[in-house]
Amino acid sequence: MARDKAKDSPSDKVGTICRALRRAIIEQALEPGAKLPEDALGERFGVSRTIARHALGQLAAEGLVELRRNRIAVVATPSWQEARDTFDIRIELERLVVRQLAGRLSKAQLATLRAQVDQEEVARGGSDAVSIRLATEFHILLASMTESAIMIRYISEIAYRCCLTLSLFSRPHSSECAINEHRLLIDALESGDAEKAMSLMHHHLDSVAERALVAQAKPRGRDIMDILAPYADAPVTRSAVRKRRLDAAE
Amino acid sequence: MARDKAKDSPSDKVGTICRALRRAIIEQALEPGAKLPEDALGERFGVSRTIARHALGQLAAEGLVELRRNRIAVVATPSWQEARDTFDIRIELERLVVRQLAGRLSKAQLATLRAQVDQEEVARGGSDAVSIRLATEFHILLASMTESAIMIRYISEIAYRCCLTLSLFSRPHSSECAINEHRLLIDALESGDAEKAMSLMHHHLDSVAERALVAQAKPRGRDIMDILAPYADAPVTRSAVRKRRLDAAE
DNA sequence: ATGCCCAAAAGTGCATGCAATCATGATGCC
DNA sequence: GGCATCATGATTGCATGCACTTTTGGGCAT
Repeated sequence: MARDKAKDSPSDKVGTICRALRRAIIEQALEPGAKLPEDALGERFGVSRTIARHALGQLAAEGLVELRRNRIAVVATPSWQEARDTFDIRIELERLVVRQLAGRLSKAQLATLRAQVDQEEVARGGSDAVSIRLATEFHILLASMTESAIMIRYISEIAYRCCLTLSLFSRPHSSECAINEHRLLIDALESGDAEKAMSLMHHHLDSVAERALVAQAKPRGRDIMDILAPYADAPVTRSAVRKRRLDAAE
Repeated sequence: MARDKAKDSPSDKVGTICRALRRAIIEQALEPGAKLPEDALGERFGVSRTIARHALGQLAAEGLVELRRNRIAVVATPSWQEARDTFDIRIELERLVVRQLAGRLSKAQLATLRAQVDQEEVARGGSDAVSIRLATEFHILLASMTESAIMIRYISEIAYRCCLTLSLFSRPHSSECAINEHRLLIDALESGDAEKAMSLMHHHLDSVAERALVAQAKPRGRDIMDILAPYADAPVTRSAVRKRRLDAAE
């Protein structure tokens, strides 16, 4: 059953900070572009900058945080293309997951999965934050049932990154259909129909990606510089650029 | 064309150390289980322990290094099962790579790939270290042509981990056939036959994995504790265990 | 001799301090 | 008034120092 979190390598302080930040990001409390100063993190979690810094390094390695030399770290802002690439890989990996899992899940495991979906159902009326977190946890739960440490790690990473994408590109977050898709998937896994499960997963993720990415080249919000890029025809002075960037950041 | 190394986030000192260690690992200068004391690394690279430590953290996040609390970091020693899982994922991802690349490579890119294989050919008589490195670089080169940052990162990580596996489980490293398989793959990519390319890649990786992993449950070498595990029927005293572990480590 | 126990040595975990770099508001010039 | 320049505060980059844990080697009892 491997280690339960796979990424609290050094002590646990670093791991604690990472988990907290991941969760904050997944629930969109920290939006893409949000600043993460080492001091502030250190103070908040009662550790020194050294540890906060280390945690940021880990998250950067996962692609959740962007580290720029001598600049404050920020929550990553995946480009549209990166988001597309991420979903492509996610589809392949999750197809592999359900292929390995089809017909091999215990009753207890199936029950666990269904319990998770029930939770998603309960949270449907509530905040998007919780819905997104639960949906993401469903996929990670699935991955963890493969008991492949590396698969768990990759699926987790990618799922978190997809959450980032969702908060960047997607709107209100229509989770209604997703819940049903999760249910159908569990049924296919139970019946042992690998092909069907793979197909369901494929289309499930496709539709999530589509809701987020298709027909919407507009990154909506966050970085004004990106939004304005297509309009930037006239050359601007350096200070003007600097000012705009600041406005956008805060 | 994205950033060229994807993982020298903080400054470059950390990145430099990471690259050096990755290379040492890939060329089997550092075998699985090799100790990596922070002091030694810091002195060797002319930095403080802080930086060395950070680099180890990054490598641990990539799965190349194992960090145990209050213990000296060591080069990771993947279990047989982990190795199997890694290859499974690798196959899926590299199939995706060639699917995306088939028929879309420029003449220059094809030439680059063929040049790489030529190098492999040249190195055939030489040391295994170089052969393995070149073969690994071929796969990473292929991945980099997708221009998908995340794909490049994952393939690189996995390829490095597979090198670890090879140095653990595989013997002399029979690279002759691999070279030819690389050539055939390039041809398929050039002709635009995605299905064939995917199939070639699949079987190429399968055979690499098989040479490394099949018919050989014996981890050969490294950690005596693991080898002896099946024989450990009689309870042993604490000090005896401690001594054996030391012998194995050094 | 053999095995146990304890003290010195080695190594990690973490905070702090200082230099270097970036950010931002004030100043002066046009 | 608008724009470039510069000084000050904010923030990172990195090394060092100290406490704590593990390792190791030697002495003591058996």
